Parts: sequence; structure tokens; C-alpha cells
Amino acid sequence: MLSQKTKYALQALAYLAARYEEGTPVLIGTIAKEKNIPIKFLEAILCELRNEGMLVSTRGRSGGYQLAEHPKKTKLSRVIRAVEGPIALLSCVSLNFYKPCENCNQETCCINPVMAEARDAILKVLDKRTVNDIKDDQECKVVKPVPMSKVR
Amino acid sequence: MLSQKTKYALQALAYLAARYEEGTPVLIGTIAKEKNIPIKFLEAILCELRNEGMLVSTRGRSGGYQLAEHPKKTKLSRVIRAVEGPIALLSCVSLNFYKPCENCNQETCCINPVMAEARDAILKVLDKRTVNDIKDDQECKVVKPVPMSKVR
DNA sequence: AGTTTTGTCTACTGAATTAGTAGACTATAA
DNA sequence: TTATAGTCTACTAATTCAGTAGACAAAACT
Repeated sequence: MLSQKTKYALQALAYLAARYEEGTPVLIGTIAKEKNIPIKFLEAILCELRNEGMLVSTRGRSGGYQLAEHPKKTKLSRVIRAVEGPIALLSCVSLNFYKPCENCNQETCCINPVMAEARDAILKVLDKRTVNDIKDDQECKVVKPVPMSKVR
Repeated sequence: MLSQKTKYALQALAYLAARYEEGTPVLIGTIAKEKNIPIKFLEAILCELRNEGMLVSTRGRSGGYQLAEHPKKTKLSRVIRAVEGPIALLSCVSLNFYKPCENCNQETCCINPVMAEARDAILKVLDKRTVNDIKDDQECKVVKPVPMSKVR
């Protein structure tokens, strides 16, 4: 399960994506209020996303946060990795946070390949879906399938 | 990420699956030693799996645990749900542990459908893979694909 | 230039979960 | 009948999660 923090991150990005075309920074306070997120907690989350290069911030008056690039460019897998950490079910099959198991032998462990299969299945979705797919104020109850040719 | 507890559960089942044909109970102590799992912790885990009907236990001398049914019958999704809980990334898209979000509106939330898509992708793997696929002492580095016709 | 608005950063805290332990108790086979 | 093995309840230490507080820094508007 994703943590509350990751959920907040996704919600904030969904909001910023909807306002991406405006081209101006959005106040933390506005996002917090709109999405019902504790402002100080959101602050820390947005700061992390900025450090990861997903957001840009403007300080001072009329400052705030905005997406660093078009919402279609930011994959959900990247967001989750930044806030939550590994996407794989076990660290021994993680692509970005690999760590061998302590009590089992990689060579003979038969759990490993099945978990790798599961990881690939999740990533197939989270690598093709972007912030644009979760943005606010759109018809979204039916997610339109993305043709595999569009997935790089 | 799966918890240590779930990993232990899978490892124990992998061991029991390999010894399923023997038809006799296996000591907790044997599994604990073989798999490097703290015995008292394993005890609690096996007890849970028994309560879920995946294992049967025999008390007293020459007692122990064994699989309740053929390893092919026990889906990994069932194991994970029993020990870990929901498989979905958000509880609002969980099939077995559904709980609505507190701070977002199900009707307008666009994160929901994407997460449902991810859930289906994971379940497609965890519903078709069984304890038999992870059992010890087999060639398993290459997981043979299961034809979709075999998946119910 | 000064003040206000807004973001940044560090540190702290309470609650929940995870991982593991201890020990009394109960059932069964030899 | 006794040793062996599982059952059950309760406890605890460590870690993570979720959220808070407050000092500080940058920028814009006056």
C-alpha cells in the first residue's frame, strides 16, 4: 500500500497538472486547502518533489510551485519512487533500490523470479501512466488504454 | 514492499511445498532453521496461515505443519492477503479490503482508475502464480509463462 | 530601503506498525 | 506418564509514518 504521504504527493500533482497551462506558480496553501492536506506536511512533500526535479518553486511574493515540465512527461513510477521508495514487492527484485535478501540465497530462491514478474506487471502500468492521466477536472472514470506503441 | 513477515510466510510455504509429497508434518523448528527465521515469530505466522486454512497442524510428538492442499491450489494472492493485507496500492481500489479515501471524492478522483489498472496488473500475476511456483529445490530462475487459458 | 509575503530547512513528537520475545498452557504419541 | 510439540496471550524494542513548530532566507511590492 502506498503511504498517505505518497497519496498526498499524487493529489498535489493532480492539482498542479490541471493548472499547468496557466504557467504561474500556485501557493502551497491553495493546494493544501483544495486537497485537504496539512499544509506543513505538504510543504515537505513538495520540497522533495522539487529536489527530484519534478516541480519548480518560486520564492517571495506571488511565488509557489508549478510542474517543471508538461504533465505527460512525469511518469507515476518516478513520483512513487521519489516519495515512497521501491515499487517492487521485494527489495531483491527492485530495479532502483536493489538490496539482496539477508536470509535467502539469490541463486536458489524461487520466490525471486515470481516477484520480478509481478514487478514488471506493475511497472508496465506505472511507466506508461503519467501525471496527466490523474489530473483534476477531466473525465477519468474510464481510463483510455494507451497503445503499446506509445510506450517507450 | 512486502513486510518481512510476509517474506517469511512465503519462504516457509516454499519449504513445505517441496516436502508436500512426503505427506508427514514438518517441525516448526526445522523450517525455522532451514530458512533462518526466528522460531517464535515463525510460529505466529504459521498459526495465521493455518487459521486461513492454508496449512494443517498436528500437535504432540511427531507433529508439525503441512500444506492443507496441493501447492498448486494455493494462490500467492491468497497468502499475501492473509499475512500482509491489501494487494492494491490504495485501499479505495482494494477488492478485499476496500475503504474509501477520507480526503478525496471518489466520484471526481482521477487517481483511482489508474490505481485500479495497477491492481489488476499485479493480480494477474499473483492470482495465477501459486505456492508451487515458488517451491524449493527446482529450476526456477526462468519462470515458465502460464498460458492465459489456464488462469481462471 | 524596508516590510510583507512566501518558500526552505532543521528538529521534534505522538501514534501506529513491524519484528521479535517470553512464558504459561494444552494436546498427543510413544 | 512424560517428553515433545503446537497454541495462545501479553509484552517490548525499534522503526516508520504523519504531522507540528519555529527560525530563517529570498523575492516583490511599496
